[in-house]
Amino acid sequence: MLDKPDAECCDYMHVHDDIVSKVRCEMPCDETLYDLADLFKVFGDTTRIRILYVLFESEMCVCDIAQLLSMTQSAISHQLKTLKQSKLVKARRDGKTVFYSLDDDHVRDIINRGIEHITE
Amino acid sequence: MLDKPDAECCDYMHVHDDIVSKVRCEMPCDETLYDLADLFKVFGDTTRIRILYVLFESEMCVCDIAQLLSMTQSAISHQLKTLKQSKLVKARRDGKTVFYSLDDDHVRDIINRGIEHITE
DNA sequence: TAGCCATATGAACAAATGCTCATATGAAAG
DNA sequence: CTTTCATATGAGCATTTGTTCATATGGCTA
Repeated sequence: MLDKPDAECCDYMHVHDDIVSKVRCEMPCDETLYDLADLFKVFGDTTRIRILYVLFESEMCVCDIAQLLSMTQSAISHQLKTLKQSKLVKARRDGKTVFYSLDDDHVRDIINRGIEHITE
Repeated sequence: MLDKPDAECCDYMHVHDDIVSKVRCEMPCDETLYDLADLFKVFGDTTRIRILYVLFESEMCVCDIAQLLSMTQSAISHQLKTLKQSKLVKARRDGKTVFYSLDDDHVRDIINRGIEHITE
């Protein structure tokens, strides 16, 4: 048996150490990658995508969105909270009504890139 | 009491019917939105994001990735399957080894947009 | 202040998801 | 053909997540 100091998974005999160490250097820190996954997680739900798409056209209040998507006011409100925490939408209060709109153009960009990918 | 024909959520007295019907017209079909959410769902996991980032630099075999991310070969293999199904990575077999790489540049684009958003 | 209305929120439950473990496949070497 | 090694995969389990239901908050208006 050969001595294999780092043999947790396979025996790693074939590993390209140069590439592995180069990649290891260029990887963003774990926190960034975690935040990134968290961001995409927000896009990864049909309800939230539909909400974002609804807001492509104009700002809208919670009740409007609920009606458009045929969903509960509560469900929409919960999801809007998630979207707001990720800075994908922002809120503006007008009396009793709260109007939501897209926070910036990153949202459009990201969604459009996604569309490109699935329709290619 | 007034007659309110479409009062499932709130009473919708305030709904801007013009905007609502305009948005309703411009919405992509449900299937597209479903596929879109499914795509982003794939990006929405730390392990998969890390795998994709690893592949930014060069193609790599399953075992290399497992070592780099300090994870099980099985876990990586399961996730690579997901990534392949979404056409985010592609595989090339060389003997016993399978090398994975990014499928196209949409992946980079989408991830870079995400990075922009979280680091603004 | 009281009542109403739009929105927000907490708890609970069902469904989806990621990892582990054991095992199967498939290719190369003996 | 048998063994070995890299990868793939199915079942099971624990965690996460989205919705519902009931209720709370906060701003108008009478």
